[in-house]
Amino acid sequence: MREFLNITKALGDENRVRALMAVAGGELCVCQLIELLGLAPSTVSKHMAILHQAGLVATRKDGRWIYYRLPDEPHDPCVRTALAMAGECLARDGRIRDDAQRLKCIRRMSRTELCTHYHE
Amino acid sequence: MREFLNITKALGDENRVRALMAVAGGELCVCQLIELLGLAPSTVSKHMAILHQAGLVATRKDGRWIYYRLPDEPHDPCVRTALAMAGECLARDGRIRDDAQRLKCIRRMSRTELCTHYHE
DNA sequence: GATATAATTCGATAGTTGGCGAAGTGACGA
DNA sequence: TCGTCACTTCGCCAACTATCGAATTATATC
Repeated sequence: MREFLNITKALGDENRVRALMAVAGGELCVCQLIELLGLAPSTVSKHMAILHQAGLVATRKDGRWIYYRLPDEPHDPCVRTALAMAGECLARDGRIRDDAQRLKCIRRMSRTELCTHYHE
Repeated sequence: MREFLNITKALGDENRVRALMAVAGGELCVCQLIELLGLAPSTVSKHMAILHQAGLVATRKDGRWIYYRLPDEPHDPCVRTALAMAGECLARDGRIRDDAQRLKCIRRMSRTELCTHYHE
């Protein structure tokens, strides 16, 4: 039950859902998600922690960067089903498609463009 | 997106999840759900409205009673998937099983036992 | 080392949500 | 037709949540 609620609560926020669908297209570091969502770094970090807590994303650390991705093969059937549901229900969503489009640019952006400009 | 969030938010509360799984075992009127959950009538009513709004339950009115049940054949694939997920993830949950057990008694209870005793 | 940087944690705040009781609604029965 | 009853709506409050900025941590570079 706790596990199920962790998942449904995690999927109950639009920004978290956008972040989840974003990393479904390939791993992203936090600063790329910050750029996508237009939120403060601390906010994005917390959102990703909630998704991670629910088992919906996995992390990889590379130097200063932390990359988020979908879990490689979710042991938990509940997580698997939830990810399948999100994918199925949101693949055609306008906002998610827009995000996917913008991500093409964001993935091409340099570090200085991404991680520094929000300090200004 | 809105539709998806309605569903995930509806599934993000333990009492709503219990109510949903309860009606999955056959239609129930509000006073039976009040007995099961031990909440105020107004609270249960609001929970059921949220589930209904999300398309996760259907209603039937019979005189003074309103019965909630799973939707007969959910047009929305997102609702279908969500219900499947809830069923799959919670079928073995301790709390849900306890509720199912208690429901056997509650279904046998008379109207006077059910609908009036919480006024005392 | 000292400095800069990617990310997280902490603290505060506005907005949302779950809960209750009281009042309202609609249907049944005396 | 009047009261009763099942349920909902309304108004309120406590608890939670999303958000931000500041402080902290950890890593890389000079």
